[in-house]
Amino acid sequence: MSQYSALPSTRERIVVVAARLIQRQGYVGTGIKQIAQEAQATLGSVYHAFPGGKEAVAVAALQHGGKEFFWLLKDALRREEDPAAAVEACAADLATALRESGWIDGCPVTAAALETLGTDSEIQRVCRETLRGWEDVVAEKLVSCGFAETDAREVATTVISTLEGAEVTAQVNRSEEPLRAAGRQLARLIRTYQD
Amino acid sequence: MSQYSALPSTRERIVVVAARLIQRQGYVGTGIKQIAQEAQATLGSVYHAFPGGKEAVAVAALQHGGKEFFWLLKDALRREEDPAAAVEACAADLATALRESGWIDGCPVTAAALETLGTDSEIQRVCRETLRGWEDVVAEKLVSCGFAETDAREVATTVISTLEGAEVTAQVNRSEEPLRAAGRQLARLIRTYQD
DNA sequence: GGGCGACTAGAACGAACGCTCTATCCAATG
DNA sequence: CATTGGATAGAGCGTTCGTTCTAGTCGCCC
Repeated sequence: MSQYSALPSTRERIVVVAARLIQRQGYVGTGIKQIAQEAQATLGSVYHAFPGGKEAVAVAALQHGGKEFFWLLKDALRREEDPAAAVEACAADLATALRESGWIDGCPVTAAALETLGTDSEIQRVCRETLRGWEDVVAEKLVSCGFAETDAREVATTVISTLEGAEVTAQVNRSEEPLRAAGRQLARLIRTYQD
Repeated sequence: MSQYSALPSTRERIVVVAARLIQRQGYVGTGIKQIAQEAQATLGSVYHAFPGGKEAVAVAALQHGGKEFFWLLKDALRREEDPAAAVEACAADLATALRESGWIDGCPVTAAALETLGTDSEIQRVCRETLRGWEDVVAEKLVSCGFAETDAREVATTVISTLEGAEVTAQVNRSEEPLRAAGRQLARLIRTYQD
């Protein structure tokens, strides 16, 4: 039962592998059998750990990926005191991580969200909540820096949208520049609220 | 041979249908047989018009969708003289179109781009060129409004990234607000270059 | 020691995938 | 009229998909 054992449980291995695969290949493009193989688990184990099948695996994987991204944001925001510099640091961290992954590990939820748009899948709900969580952590930072609640909310939404879009642009162009540029422009935008 | 006949050719029907389906379901999630059926063509006709198979259909479809989006941008940018208002108008037009489609017709290339990231598919190239074309039309507008070349380029990249990301956010939340907010913030950003 | 839950192993299901193939239709051309 | 070639029609290829199933192995706790 211990979640804190040295070796990750089968379920944890499945979630981690699934998160990375979905991030890279999308929900539709990732097969259950591929997840099982790369997680060093058998197909039976996957269905044992996730009776809900592929969708249940994806939900857990998206939550996991979303949390990772959340902590990356939180860490960068805490590192820099000035909100403009903090958001620019977020963009820089994303750019570095993206380059180091060979431009394939982008936003963990965008692909899955887009692929399941027409459906009323649970996946949609998870993506929505995950995005909302990211906005919250940015908005929180802005408020703590003296932003009005409504300003903070609107700017935070824009910051997340911009980072998301810039990440895609950076991936397609295999270049850090779109993310760096977005970071600089977001910083400039945020400073207009400070003077 | 005439591309200008009143009735769209089989090839044109296939391209239009494929563009919409890929936009909604992604590249992997859209089957050749589904394209054929919805385009009122047979499977044989699809492979006759596109000997390159699914990837060739997708390339033509993405180019088509990219051009549509291009004209939407161009039209909004021409309608408003002030660059800040023009970009905000782009966001507003996207928001309206998105709502009218039931939140499913988003960016025509994002999904396909993300799904084929690992590969060296022709699809990647088309997505990259399409994104670049959108940035160019925004940069052109900014330059014509007195922006320095380097400023225009960086702001244009950010504008497209932000619109892209805000569109995804709007789709996931089934709300115009993320796009409206992005439009307002982009307008604010652009005005910082004018004073 | 007995029971039980976690996990392994792999066969098999129906359905859908991208794609190839043959055959037929029909309008235009010689 | 005969021929040609684009378009249509659909059967069928091999493969993979998500899922279910049975059977067996292992370690842990009452």
